[in-house]
Order: sequence, then C-alpha cells, then structure tokens
Amino acid sequence: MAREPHRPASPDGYHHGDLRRALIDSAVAIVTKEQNWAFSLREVARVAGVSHNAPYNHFVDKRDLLAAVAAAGIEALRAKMLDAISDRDRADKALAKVGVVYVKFGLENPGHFRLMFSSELNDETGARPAIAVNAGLKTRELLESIIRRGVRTGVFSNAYSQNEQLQAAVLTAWSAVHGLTMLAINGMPAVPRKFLDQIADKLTTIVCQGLMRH
Amino acid sequence: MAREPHRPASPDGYHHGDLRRALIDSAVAIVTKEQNWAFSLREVARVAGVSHNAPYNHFVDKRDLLAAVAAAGIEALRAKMLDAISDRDRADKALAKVGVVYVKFGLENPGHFRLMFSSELNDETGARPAIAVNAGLKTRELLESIIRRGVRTGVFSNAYSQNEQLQAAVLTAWSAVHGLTMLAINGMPAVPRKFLDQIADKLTTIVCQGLMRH
DNA sequence: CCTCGATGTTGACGCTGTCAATATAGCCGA
DNA sequence: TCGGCTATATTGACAGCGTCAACATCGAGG
Repeated sequence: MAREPHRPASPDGYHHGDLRRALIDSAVAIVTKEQNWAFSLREVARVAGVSHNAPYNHFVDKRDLLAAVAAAGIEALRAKMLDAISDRDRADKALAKVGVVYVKFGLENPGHFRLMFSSELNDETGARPAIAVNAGLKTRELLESIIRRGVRTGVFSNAYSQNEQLQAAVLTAWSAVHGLTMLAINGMPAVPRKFLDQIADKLTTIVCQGLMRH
Repeated sequence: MAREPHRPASPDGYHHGDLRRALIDSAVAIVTKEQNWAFSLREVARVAGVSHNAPYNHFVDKRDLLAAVAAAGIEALRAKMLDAISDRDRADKALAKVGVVYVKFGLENPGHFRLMFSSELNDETGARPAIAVNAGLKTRELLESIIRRGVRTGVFSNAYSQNEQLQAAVLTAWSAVHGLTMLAINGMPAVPRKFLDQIADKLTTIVCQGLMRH
C-alpha cells in the first residue's frame, strides 16, 4: 500500500504524520477559495480534521501559520516568474515579463497576494517572520540577476553594477508593479480592468526605459 | 459658555451630541497610536465613553466605522499634497512633490495609510464603501489636474490630453509611489530607510521622464 | 404637555485565540 | 519484550469579540 507523501506515520490514527504541512495546505485552500484570511485557526483545524488546539503543536500562534501560508505564496509567485523567462530574453524584455506575471498572479490570487505582503505578519516590533523574509530574499535575487544580466549585456546602465544602485533599481521596479497590483486588486483607486493591461505595459515600459543606457 | 463644536446637545447627559464624529476621532487616535486597526469596536466605544453598543446607532458595523476612518485619512493626505504644490511649480516638479508627500505620509502613519487602501473595507462583493471611494476620487482629480497642466504648459506629452491616456498616466504615477510606500512600511521586501529617499527620487524621476515630451 | 423617534444602555449569544491539564502512541534503551 | 519518555494529540476553560434584541431616556414638534 502506497503511503501518502505527507503522512509518513499512522495515517488514520491518533497522530497525524505531517500535520504542519496539512494545516498549511488547508489554510492555502481556504485563502484561495475565500480570497481573504478572515478564517479562524479553528476552522483550519476543522478542515484538516483535527482538534482546535492541535495546530499549537506546530505553530506558536495564528500569525505563525499565516506566515507559512504567505511564504508558500511567495515561493509560488517566484516559481511562476522564473518559468516565464529565459536567458535568451533580452534583459529588459525579461524584466517586463516578470512584471506581467507579478500583476497577473495578484489579480488571480488577490487574497493570497495580500497576505504575502501584509503587515499582519509582522510582530509587535514590526519585524517580519523569518520564513517570509527568506522567501522574499529569493525573489529579490531573481530580479537582481535579471538586472545584472542587463548590465552585462549592455542593455541597462552600467551604474547598476554597483550594489547600492542595483538594490535601488530592484526596488524601483518592484515598487512599480507592486503598487499597480495592489491598487487594482483593492480597488482604491478603481483600476478599470480593461485598461489594466495598457497601464501595466506603460508602467513596465517606463521603468525599463529608466534603467536602460541613455 | 461656549459650546463644544461637535457636542451641540446636552454635553454630559444621556445623549452625546455628535457621537459619530467622536467615535471616528477616537478610532483615528487609536490607529495613530497603535499603527494598526486591531482594536475592537468595544474599545473605541470605551475611549469615547459610551456603551459597547452605542456605535451601532451611527455605523452599521465595524467596517463602516473603519471606512470613515479611512476616508478621513485619504482626505488628510490629499490636503497635504495640495499644500505641497503651487501653480507656479513646473508640472513635473509638482508631480514629484506630491509623490514625496505621499511616501512621507505613509511612513509617518503606516497604520492609517494601510487602512486607507485595505481590502478589509470592501464588502463581500469586493465593492468599496462610498465614503472611501469619494475621498479617493478627489485625490485622483488632484493628480489629473497636475498632469493636465503639464500637458497645457508643454511639459508632458500631448497624448495625455485624451482622457483614457490621462487616466493611465494618473494610475501609473500613483502605482509607482504607492508600491514603494507599501513595500517600505510593510518591510516586504526590506527597504533600507537610508536608501529610501534615493529610491523615491529615482522612481519619481523615472515616472516624470516617462510622461514628458520626448 | 405629551408622545414619538432618535439615541442611548444592558444583557445575551456564539465564536474566537489561547492556556492548562490530560490522553495517546510510537521510539529507544534495558 | 517491555517500560517509560517525548512528541503530538484531545478536552475543557476563559476572557474578549461583533452583533442582536429588548429596554431606557431624552428632546423636538404637534
């Protein structure tokens, strides 16, 4: 009898096997369905088929679970961005492509997307959970590598070979698409859906031009 | 004896006078102090000195109160943006100035800023409360007027005399500064505070250049 | 002056996040 | 083989929440 991938221990017994993974999966499913994280920790436990306190063996509190859900989303988005590009793309084209993927992801998974960047994950000092920070760092590295390649191939300005300038460029590009995505999915201000592609185009074009050699 | 501006009726009696305003003010005070809206409706009532159910005479639910708090913030931000510019500024300079004010407001009032754009205000259909929408429209008009002036004075491209293009330009500019502000105050990804001004500069410059005549 | 509607209060409900105490089960050493 | 240790689960309790319903109070207008 084949064993379920994430339930290596007694599948139907008292102990679950990999409840941590199961809870994250259940929470992701709820976020995807409801497009928000108004659900209760108890509901997640219910969906996973365990008692209302079982999650506390794997997460210190609700925020800790939400952080894991957010990290999963950040990873998923990075994977999509990575899939969308190729080393054969010119760097500015690649940057535009990941921008489009970013906006698309946000529009298709607004709840998950909001959670990924929500300040509700931060602790009382404003610090972000490590699991989310680490996932975010890998995304930043992806953008860095595109811009670095653009510098190397003479598409982007040489200024971005210096690290500080490179970070500024990454955050500039990230800010632009992030802002558009947020405004669009939250509706403040209203972003007419039929103009969205046009605006996304304009925005990515402007940013790429701003990074290019003059 | 001078009467309090917002308590026209019996100041110490059973009825409050302008409890609606008082509740909004209390909620704004809590948001400003805590930099989040995790507070309970009951706490707002406590601060305002009324029973836990009194708010329901003025707001249909907690979200309705939060929407009023958000609208107050949107208005406050618009006032600051308006204060920062003058008709004597060249349009691109004016646009950069309001961008700076926008980012600054977000950094100084992260809790209030997040609430202003939060999807938690939206109802189950995703529609945003009218009070917040209207406040947002006035902000959009402010940006529109700057860009229109830029077209008139030959600073920005003539393309933006057409309304659809104008809206795209407004949302492009808004997206860019909004994204930067959000990333910075939420820390995802981390935006080093000492580079923030530099990044804000870069971003506003790039956007303005993108809107200018070639 | 008296009533009636607007605006307040009190009390109740089910649900929540979290804590404490207890139960179960699989592993590891004797 | 067994016995207990530890990780992991359960049940029960608590205060606080948003909201509803019933009732109290006031002040404006007939």
